[in-house]
Amino acid sequence: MHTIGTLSKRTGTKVQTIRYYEQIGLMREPVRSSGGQRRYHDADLDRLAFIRHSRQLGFPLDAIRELLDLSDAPSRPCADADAIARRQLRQVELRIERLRALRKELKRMVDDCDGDSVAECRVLEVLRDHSECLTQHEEIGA
Amino acid sequence: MHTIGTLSKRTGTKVQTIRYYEQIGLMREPVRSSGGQRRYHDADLDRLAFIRHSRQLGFPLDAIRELLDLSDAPSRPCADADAIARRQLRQVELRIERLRALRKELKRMVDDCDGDSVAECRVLEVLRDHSECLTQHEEIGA
DNA sequence: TCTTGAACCTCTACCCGCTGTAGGTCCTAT
DNA sequence: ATAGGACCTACAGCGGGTAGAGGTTCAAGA
Repeated sequence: MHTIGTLSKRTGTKVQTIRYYEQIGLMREPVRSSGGQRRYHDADLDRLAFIRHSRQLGFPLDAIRELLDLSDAPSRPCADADAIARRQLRQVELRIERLRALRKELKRMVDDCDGDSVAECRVLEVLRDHSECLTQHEEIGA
Repeated sequence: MHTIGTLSKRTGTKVQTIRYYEQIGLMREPVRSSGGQRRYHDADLDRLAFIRHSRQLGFPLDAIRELLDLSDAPSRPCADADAIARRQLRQVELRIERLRALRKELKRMVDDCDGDSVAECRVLEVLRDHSECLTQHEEIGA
């Protein structure tokens, strides 16, 4: 049996976050000590590790919930889990593309501004006038 | 004089968002019609366009506030604005790097899972066991 | 056995950057 | 005069937590 602090240390998750996961039903309610403190099984530790690792890979909590369900009921999980992972991969690729366009724009802005012309700031100019941009960055970055 | 709806259409910003910007002090309080509706000058339109464009480039609102201040008082803005833009560029580059590591991990996971072994799902396995990862992705993605 | 003090508890509010809803008012074209 | 779209305020909620107040429990040392 582990305390919440042990889970926290072992998975690098803040104590509040673990309680938050319980609150939103991602972690099961653990048994309690006579004094009302949470006591966890090894299985809970594993579950939390799974959650944290998935978060580190950028999965949203909803997707993690699905993955956990699949993991719990291993009737036919592979195809479904695979689909979730592929979806996540597409998301990540999309974000990379968007960020690359942003980087290009920012780089151009900063590079152009390199001179010591104080009166006319290229950075502010570009921000003021969208038409100076190469790309159409319709969707907000990230 | 423009209505809030005009600003909304012209800058692609939702009406509520414009009011929100006013609330947090990013947009100035406009004059009102006799019936209490907001009426904007061209300068406000420009300011909003500046804000939106900066957001599209991923600047957080705090940074935009600074940029607007610099833009308003053009005594010595260039170096400061440049610094803000460079900071943003670094942030974007950092995020790209992190996402690339994520992508690699996800790709490996998904590719490995390609077989039709239903019982043993590679995706779930990797999520369960962090030690199967190549990289240490300490900080949460995005 | 008692005492400390670290770790635990609940509850509430806050972060960013909006978005949505409810319930009401204004403005303008017909 | 009226219809109905655009506007108003106020508040709640999203994701994914984080911080703090104010109180209790637990375990190790004296």
